Amino acid sequence: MARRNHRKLARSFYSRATLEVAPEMVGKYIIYHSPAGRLSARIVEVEAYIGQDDPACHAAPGPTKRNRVMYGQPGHSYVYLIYGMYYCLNFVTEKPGFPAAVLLRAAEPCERLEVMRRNSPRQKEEKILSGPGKFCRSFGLSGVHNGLDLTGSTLFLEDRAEVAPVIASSQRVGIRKGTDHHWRFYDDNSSSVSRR
DNA sequence: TGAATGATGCGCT
DNA sequence: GCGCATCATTCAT
Repeated sequence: MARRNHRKLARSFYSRATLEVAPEMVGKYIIYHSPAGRLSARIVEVEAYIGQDDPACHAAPGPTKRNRVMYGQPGHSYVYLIYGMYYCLNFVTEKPGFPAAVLLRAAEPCERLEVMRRNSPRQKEEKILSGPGKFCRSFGLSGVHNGLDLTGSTLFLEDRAEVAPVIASSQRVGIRKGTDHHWRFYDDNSSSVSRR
């Protein structure tokens, strides 16, 4: 059972401007009720992808089969395959019809580290969720988790009413276009951030 | 410690 | 065909 100060984030959290939501996600907890048990982690790094005018956003070409959940209700998961072998997990933001999302890039493991280790045997604890592909592999997330409602009980975020971390920002990682925006947000005190 | 590179599948032009 | 919101390995300093 969740403790009283562990509050699941409601749809109203996601249904806002992405540049408000993204930095607030750092320091929140992600919970996944997997077939192997309840996994959780503290988010330390995210990136915002905002609308058709953001050239790095998957919605830049307009609506397609792949990006369609970004156009739907906020508070859903957007999971896609990248480089033929890694999955990336995003959280859909803004109002329905406006395509935007926050990419989860890194986290610190909390519950069920042994399950994560089974999925990523060579990783040290502080690096096992350090990178968007590594996070999904260690958590056991893949394309079947695309479009999940984050107000449900399988996959969701929690506010644990801790002291908010100091947030740093930078250019987004691994993109060719849209590098003028500093839409990556991370906890500067965490050793689980993917890049310095 | 850092740069280069191969693995690998799919959406889009 | 091309180009990825990546990662692990290899080889160089």
